[in-house]
Amino acid sequence: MIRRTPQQPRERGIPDATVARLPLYLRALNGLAERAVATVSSEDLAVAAGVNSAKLRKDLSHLGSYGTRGVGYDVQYLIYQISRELGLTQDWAVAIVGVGNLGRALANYGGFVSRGFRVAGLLDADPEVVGDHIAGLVVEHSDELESVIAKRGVSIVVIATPATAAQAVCDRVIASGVTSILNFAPVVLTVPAGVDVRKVDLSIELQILAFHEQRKVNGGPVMGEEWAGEVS
Amino acid sequence: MIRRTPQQPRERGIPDATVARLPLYLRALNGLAERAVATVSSEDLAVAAGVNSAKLRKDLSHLGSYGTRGVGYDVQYLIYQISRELGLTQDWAVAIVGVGNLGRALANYGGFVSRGFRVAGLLDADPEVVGDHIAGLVVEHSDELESVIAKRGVSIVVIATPATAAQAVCDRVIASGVTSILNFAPVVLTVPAGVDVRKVDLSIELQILAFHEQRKVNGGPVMGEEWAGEVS
DNA sequence: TCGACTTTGTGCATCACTTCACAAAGGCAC
DNA sequence: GTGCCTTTGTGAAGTGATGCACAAAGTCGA
Repeated sequence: MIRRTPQQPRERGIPDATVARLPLYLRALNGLAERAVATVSSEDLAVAAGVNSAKLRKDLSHLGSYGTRGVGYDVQYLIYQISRELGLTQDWAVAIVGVGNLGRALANYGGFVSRGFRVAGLLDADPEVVGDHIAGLVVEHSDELESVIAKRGVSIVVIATPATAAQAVCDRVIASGVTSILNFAPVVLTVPAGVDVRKVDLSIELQILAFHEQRKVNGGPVMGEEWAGEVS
Repeated sequence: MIRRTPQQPRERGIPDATVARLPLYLRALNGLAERAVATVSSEDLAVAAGVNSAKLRKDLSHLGSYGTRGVGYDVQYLIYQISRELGLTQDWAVAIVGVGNLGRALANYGGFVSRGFRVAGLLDADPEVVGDHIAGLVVEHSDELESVIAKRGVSIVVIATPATAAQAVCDRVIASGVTSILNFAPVVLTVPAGVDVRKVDLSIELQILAFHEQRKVNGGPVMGEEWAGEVS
């Protein structure tokens, strides 16, 4: 989580909520571009991205005035502008630590390697896995973590290790100067200020779904059951 | 996204933001329980879950008054209450559609099957994959989707298919009565009201990280480059 | 050139969530 | 009991996001 002092109005203020939606717009735009659509209105793009058109216009207005009134947005131009804003016009070297089922899936995930990102290293602590060829790379031993980061200019690390190893890996990559981490391990990582951690947690998503599903089925938590545990 | 009419104050109002954090608290509490901690203060639990203690207290207050002033919260009791609220005291049958790299990873993911969830079906359209044994289940053909959902009481479906197949799968599971979907495919699913879709998108998370990383490296988007594309 | 039409960009009201700060509530020692 | 200490639960203020509604700005046909 990035913390800003509330006084200074953010170096070039794009709200977090907007940033989180830009990739969505970008994907919708790429879909339009594939179908050779030249321009798109905020209304149409909003539908494609699954948001409200007023919100979309406000979001885009944070980047600048890239639309033409009465016409809409030029698809290619907007793709370029959003890509640039998101930093996808440059190449980011990504290392994936933990080559279990999930790590493998990530390494092979097409959209992952798409624009802007390049898997530059796969690391695992298990000697059994080290040496495997996955997605065109050879899995290296976790001991090499620091040197891989340094030598290949890795700036984003994906942690796909078991929960128990995650914090240690996290500490090491931060010590190596990495400040952007995507964490798949089900733990809350402790990091110094200035380091960005984003978390993807499959079981949390399922639990949120279960909550809503329960509401739909019987209007709320199961009642009538009494607490059977001991209370100190 | 669940929509409520703003008039009625929500059947039993727990804010979405709170629901999204309950699984986090639950995990932190389970960690404490493993270490045989009997009671915990909001401050300590907040640190373990990585949130502000005032927020944690307000979140928990939405469930009821389960704390004891001057003491804190009974760990076991709170685990029970949160589990019940999230609907984890009952068993949810989950089907995973799409058994590629990601689907396999999900099927094997331990925390996935943990409390409350049971993988009751694995389906894929590829005859090459059908019949494979994964995580103790046999992969079935997608044609069986409706019958698997009906026969095994599946109430939550995980879509891990390619983007192109996702909407069709989505339509079919909804037609079968499923109203909770966890979508890993990089598309915006169109669903009727009353259906809950949660989305996990790996490339979006990476793009958000890239945005912040770019800010850190050079204080903003790359400047000086001029737009080289044609503008209609 | 003009007028009708379309669509953007944004001021403003509203809503939701967060955080502060403190009174109320309970435990515990004596 | 009584009084002190700790910690909860919550009113109230603050912050940020959302969505409406419309003026401004542009296109296009005649």
